[in-house]
This record gives sequence, structure tokens and C-alpha cells, in this order.
Amino acid sequence: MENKQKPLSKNQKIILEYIQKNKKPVKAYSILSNVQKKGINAPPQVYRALDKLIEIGKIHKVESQNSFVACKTSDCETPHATAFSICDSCDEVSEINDPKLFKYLLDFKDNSGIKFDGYNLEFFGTCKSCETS
Amino acid sequence: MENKQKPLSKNQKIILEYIQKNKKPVKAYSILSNVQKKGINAPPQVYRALDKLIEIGKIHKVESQNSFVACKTSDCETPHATAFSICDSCDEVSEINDPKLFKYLLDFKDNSGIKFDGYNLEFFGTCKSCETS
DNA sequence: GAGTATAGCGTTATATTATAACATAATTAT
DNA sequence: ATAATTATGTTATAATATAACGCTATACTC
Repeated sequence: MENKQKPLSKNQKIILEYIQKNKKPVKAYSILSNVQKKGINAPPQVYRALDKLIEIGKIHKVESQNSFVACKTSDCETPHATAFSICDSCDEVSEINDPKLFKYLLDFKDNSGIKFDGYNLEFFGTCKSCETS
Repeated sequence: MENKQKPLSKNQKIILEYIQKNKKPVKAYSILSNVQKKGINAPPQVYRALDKLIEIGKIHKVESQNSFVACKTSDCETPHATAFSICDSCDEVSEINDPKLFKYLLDFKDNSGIKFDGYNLEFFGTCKSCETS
């Protein structure tokens, strides 16, 4: 079982570090303005790094928010099978890492019989701290 | 069991009809350009109707595509619990209406114990017709 | 190690998606 | 009938994302 991890490029590293520093998902232009001091000047530089980081599973995109969050699963083996819970009132997002759910969904077949190679699932609700306030 | 369906407004009707005519999901600005002959001139008119139609469950948003599709389930009772399958190569989208999946997901609790009131699930794969070509 | 293929960089410009804000009109509820 | 709510039409602009181009660094292969 070899682990051929290509090293990240300079921009990829800068942007991944910034995303990892944040608990909450961050937006592309917010990333941009926060890494400008590191020499990243324009949107394409950010989006290119984001695309790559998503591809290799280091981050995920929260589609309903157009935001990006670091993968919490140490070694995200199936980068394109993601599940999140999202609080309707505070927008807090957490990644769900539930092997049963994971398996259930990857085994799921629709009625046309095709098997899927990935999914994105976003649950909505009210988080504990918002509920009590 | 009463069915209090408020009638749709003029713009809502125009836009819903346009979306229903299309098998595939449509984009907001494509809707706009196709309903301009009916007197809808500007983006806010479209987005306002879209928001309302989503709220009442007549249409759904395909988040990963920023596109909008009519609900196929005759009377979509839980408008905010949606599942789609999306073909990676032709972008064909179909709504999945599987009661077991539906129940499984609405019953799902994450490890913080909160129950969710909605979800959006998008499966990715290659559809039958793309696979054979 | 020279040559070539691939991936990444920096930049400008522009496309695409979505909302703010404001004045008015229509509809619904009391 | 009046008040409250919902929808409309409009202008302007915000927020998100990509095209295209020339160049540089890295990896691949013989």
C-alpha cells in the first residue's frame, strides 16, 4: 500500500493552510483577500488551487454555500463522497463521518440501476447552540 | 386534510411553466431570456419567483449546477428533502424518489444527536446512455 | 542529461450568478 | 375599509467563477 502523495505547490499550500486555520467554511474571495499578503493576487490563482485541493480530497466544497472547508477525515479516501450538516441559523457546517451512512450511500442504486461514484449530501437543521438561544 | 394551495402569481406561473417544459434543469439567466417576451425583464423578478417556487416545493435547486428543475413528485410534501442523480458527462439530472432512502435520511441523526429537517443529496455517476457511447 | 510533456503561475479581462434598495401595486386578512 | 402582507418593476451593483494568453517549473522517458 503505497502512498504516492505529490507535494503541494506553493499556492496550493498557502491556500490549504488558510482553509485549515478556519473551523468554518470560507469563501473564495475571502480566501483571496486573506492571502494577498502572501503574493496571491487574482481569483484564478485561488480557484485553480481550490480545484486541485478538491480533486485530491484535501478540501470539500459546500455547494449550498459556495464555500470551502478542510477535510476532517485524516485520509479522505473517497474525496467525492461527502456529507455535511449545516445549521440554518448560524451557517455552522460540520462534516459527517459515519461509515454506515457512507456505505449506504455508495451502495445505493437508483431505479435505472446505475451505481454512483460519488455524492454530496447536505443536511439542514438547527444546531444545538442555536436551539437553546 | 385540507390543501391550502395559494394560487401562484403571474410571474411565478410564467416561470414555473417554463421550468416544467424542460426536462433538464435550467439556469436562472436562461429562464430570464426565455420569458422576456412575456414581460419579465430583470433578474430579481426571476430570482424572486424561483425562491417562492422552491419554498412551496414546486421546483428544486440543483446546488452543484446552480440550476433549477421542476419537482416530479406530484405533491412534494417535504420540499426540502431532495435527491438527484447527475451524469458527470452529459449533466443530465433526474430526481430520485425512493421512499426508503427518503426515510433513511430523514431519520438520520449525526453524532451530536440533532435531527434534521431537510437535506439535499446529489449523486454523481455516468448515465446509461453516456456509458455506452 | 536533453528533450518533451504536464502542471502550475501571473495577469487582464470578462462571464455568470445573485442581491440591495426603493417606489408602487395587488392581494389577503381583520 | 384599513392594515398587513406579498408581489411587481426597475436600476444598480455585489458575489462567484472562468477564458485566454504567455511564461516557468517540475516530472517523465530515453
